[in-house]
Amino acid sequence: MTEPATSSGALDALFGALSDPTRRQLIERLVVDGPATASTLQSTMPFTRQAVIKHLDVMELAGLVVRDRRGREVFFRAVPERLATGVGWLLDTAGRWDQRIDRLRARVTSASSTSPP
Amino acid sequence: MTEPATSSGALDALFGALSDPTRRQLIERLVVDGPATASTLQSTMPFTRQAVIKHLDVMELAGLVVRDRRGREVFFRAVPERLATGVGWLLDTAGRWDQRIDRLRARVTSASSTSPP
DNA sequence: TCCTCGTGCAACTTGTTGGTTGCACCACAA
DNA sequence: TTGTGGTGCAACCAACAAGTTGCACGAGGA
Repeated sequence: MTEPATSSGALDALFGALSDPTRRQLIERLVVDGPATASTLQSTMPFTRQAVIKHLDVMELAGLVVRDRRGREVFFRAVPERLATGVGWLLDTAGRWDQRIDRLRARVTSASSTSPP
Repeated sequence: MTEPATSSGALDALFGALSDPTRRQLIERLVVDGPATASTLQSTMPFTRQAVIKHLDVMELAGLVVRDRRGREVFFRAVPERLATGVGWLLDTAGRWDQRIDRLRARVTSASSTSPP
């Protein structure tokens, strides 16, 4: 249920979705102001509704957003938990850097060899 | 010095760089094994040296990697501090979600209105 | 009922990305 | 001096991304 979903494809989709400023703007808006329809979102940005929907599609694929039909309207809701997936990878990678530093430090204190970081 | 560099363009470059599995593999490799040349990196993956260099270029633009000339060879070194830029945005955005939850909670406890998250 | 508003689908254009090949250049060792 | 291994640069290609327009459909309100 609370699986990290840190598969390669999931990370591709997540980081890819976050790499566009319009999409980051959209998700910030959804996080701050709550669910909204594509038409509503479109009215506040310089693009067509279709363009906005395409961005929302990308974010839905990445799991950052969820569709919620209410009558004839479709509300998009942010899923901020998904952001944790990205934090996970970033911290993990940075963590390996720390490990490497530790390994180097151990080697330096024990003996000596020429291989600076 | 320790500026977050969280401008829109920087985030575009950062998340864009991380959205490709080959690039994530490259940076993990650089973080774990230390600096390496493009030729060395290429020998362990199914692409041309030129393709690897293009990926490294993208990461250099994003600030994730740095060139280091040593003789006639060019070593690429990971800059894991840059990953913090991404963590920053992610946590900030997730944080606003918490603020929104708090605001909703406050509104619910004080009065009552129909606007579910 | 009719009409309107929001949605859904498809085709098309333009620019970017990920990858290739080919060749020139330069530093260093024999 | 000559040869060799690593870089740098440019042209090219296929696939994808971002955005557009146009139109059809379906649910609700007057």
